[in-house]
Amino acid sequence: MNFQQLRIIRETVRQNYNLTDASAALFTSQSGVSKHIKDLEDELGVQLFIRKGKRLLGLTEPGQSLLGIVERMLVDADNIKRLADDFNKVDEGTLTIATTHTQARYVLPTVVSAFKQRFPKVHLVLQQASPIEIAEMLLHGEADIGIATESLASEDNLASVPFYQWQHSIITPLNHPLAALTEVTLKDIAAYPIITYHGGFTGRSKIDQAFEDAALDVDLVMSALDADVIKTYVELGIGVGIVNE
DNA sequence: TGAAACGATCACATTCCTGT
DNA sequence: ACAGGAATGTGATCGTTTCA
Repeated sequence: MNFQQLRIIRETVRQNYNLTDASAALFTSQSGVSKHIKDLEDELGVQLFIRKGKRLLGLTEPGQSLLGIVERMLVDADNIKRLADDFNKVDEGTLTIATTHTQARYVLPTVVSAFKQRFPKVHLVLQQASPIEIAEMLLHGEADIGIATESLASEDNLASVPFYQWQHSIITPLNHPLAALTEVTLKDIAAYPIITYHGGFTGRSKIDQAFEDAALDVDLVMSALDADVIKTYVELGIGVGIVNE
């Protein structure tokens, strides 16, 4: 068993079980890829791939179990390389942060600015993605840090720490009936069409949960990724906006 | 049904490691 | 430094599958 075999297993799955594509992605030959898979299967004594004739259709049960371990081993191998780099070049290198549009636009600018002042030689890469994609990028070692409001904490193979908390606010035109109230309840809000974030983004699940807990049906007329976009449509009178402060 | 795509296998070449 | 062997990779080719 060697790392090349493990890389081939991972790449074959990523390339939808096409060995030709997997070999191209790894800059090696199709015959070599085929041989490595067979060698590993022979060594382990189990079939890792479901075959129909000469086609690979998917992973067998042991193959699926193995894939999780392979992913972790390859990420750890990359981490070992980075660890060495970190010690060799304390304040150099690249830091890749996977984050959502909202975090990148409203939260990270001050953090990034402070970071660049402290570590001017570090090249920062901001990768915008959905929370689910961020989790995938972290698991595949494509990002060093992920920042998002959803999904990450529920992923078993990722360690998450609270960064900050924010509150949800409603936004309405000045002449809207809700604007005249001194206290606004969920029931008051649910009486109007709602505009808020896309599912899976920016605390949307918390918003849904709050209305669900209150047994209130919501007329969600629009969703968007960006608070500015939500504000624009609130100004047009499309609905009441729920955004982060 | 035939062409194209694909995986498996074989023979051979190259690289690397080990013992002398 | 050198020889021998193991490991690894490649190209050619064949058989199978897919699809128009």
